[in-house]
Amino acid sequence: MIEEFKTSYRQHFEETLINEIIEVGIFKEVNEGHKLIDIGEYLRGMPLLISGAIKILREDSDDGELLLYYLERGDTCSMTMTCCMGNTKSEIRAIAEMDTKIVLVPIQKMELWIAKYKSWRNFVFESYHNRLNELLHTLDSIAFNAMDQRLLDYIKEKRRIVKNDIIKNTHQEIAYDLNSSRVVISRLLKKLERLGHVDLHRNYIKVLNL
Amino acid sequence: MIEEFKTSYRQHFEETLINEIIEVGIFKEVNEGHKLIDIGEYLRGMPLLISGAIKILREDSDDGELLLYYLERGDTCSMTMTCCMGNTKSEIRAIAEMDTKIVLVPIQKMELWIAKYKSWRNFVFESYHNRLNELLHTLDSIAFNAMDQRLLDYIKEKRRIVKNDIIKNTHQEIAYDLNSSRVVISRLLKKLERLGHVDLHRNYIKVLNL
DNA sequence: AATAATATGTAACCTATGTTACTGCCTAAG
DNA sequence: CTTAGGCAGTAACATAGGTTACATATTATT
Repeated sequence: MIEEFKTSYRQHFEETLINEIIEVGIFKEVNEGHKLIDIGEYLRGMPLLISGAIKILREDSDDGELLLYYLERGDTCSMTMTCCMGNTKSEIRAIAEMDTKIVLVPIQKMELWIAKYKSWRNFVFESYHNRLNELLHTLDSIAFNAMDQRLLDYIKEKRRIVKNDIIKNTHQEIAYDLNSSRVVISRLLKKLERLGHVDLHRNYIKVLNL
Repeated sequence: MIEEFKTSYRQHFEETLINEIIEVGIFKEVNEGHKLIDIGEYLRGMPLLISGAIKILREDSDDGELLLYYLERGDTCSMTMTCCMGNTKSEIRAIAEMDTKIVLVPIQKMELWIAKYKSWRNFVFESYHNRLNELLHTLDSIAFNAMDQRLLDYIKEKRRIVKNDIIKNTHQEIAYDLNSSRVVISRLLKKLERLGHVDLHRNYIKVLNL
């Protein structure tokens, strides 16, 4: 796993920082569906993704839930950073979308390295930049697009993440991610099928052309 | 204006940093309605707010527009920072909500100060933290609340910003900020009036109790 | 094999929100 | 004063999306 980390982050960090991370970081492998953090919890450390993907969700006070974005190899969670530094509770939920390898960096090191390593500083800022933009695009999607377009975007993004034209999701699961209802998603998926964009099956969807 | 800046940022920055900012910063006063930056433009510098308020808007490819949040005294625009450092175009539009005083910090200094001043570093991170959370709450509002609740929140927030129970807006303007239509806003405002929450007038709304 | 649990398809209906159209009113410009 | 343009009120209607209900198909459990 350490070797995998090295190849993933070689382009981001200098040798000495890589070694420091290996020294103090906690390497971890989590299975698909594992909840890494929930809303209201405090954080143990800052996760750097080595492989796999993590989905970041936002939850309503009542029942609603909404997929914000995915984290992938080379990403880290800006929310985590802000939470760590302010020592506040998590505003989001993080769930492994597939089997995923991460390394957890202790909170204290974060700040220290920002002063010490230019590459770390850039990494942290770039990460903020990416997350902010992803959040903006999620917001765009909700504010300006109708559900059919959002569903299309969801399918495209999911395909990109799993790197496969087979999307293993029930309609209910998709409905949760889009904060909609099962019936609505079924309806729209059927429309997409009639248009020749997907093939629908029990428990999975085959993407044809979008 | 320099004195006003000093008092506003004394709690954030150490003396030497304050002096550096005064030395290299460009002090500016902009009038209500002035557009500081538009989508697709490149940035001249990083603005620190001394007084007043700036509203940050997101725009659709077609016609839609959406208020994201306000910047106030002591705030800065994280979007600006990320844009500056990545040298990318602005993703948002910024318009002075009232007469507003700012100081523009040159881009090059930003990175330099991050290594040099701990207080600047904290300020930048705190700013990211705040903006990310504000964006999250805006997203919540759109994803989970109906228009009547969003309108209420809008009125509350606006009252907080202008520090006055008189809100000088036409229904059309509110509709733009909420990415809705004038008729819908008129309808909902009328409902709020019937419930005794506001008094409606031409060109302004008086807030009673919310 | 029989039964239970889960996933999907579909119809019928409701409501919030958007759209169009028209009204009267206020106010600024002439 | 007169008039034109901007603002607000309201009705009538269209539609997307949420809800309820039920049928059917697939898979898991006994």
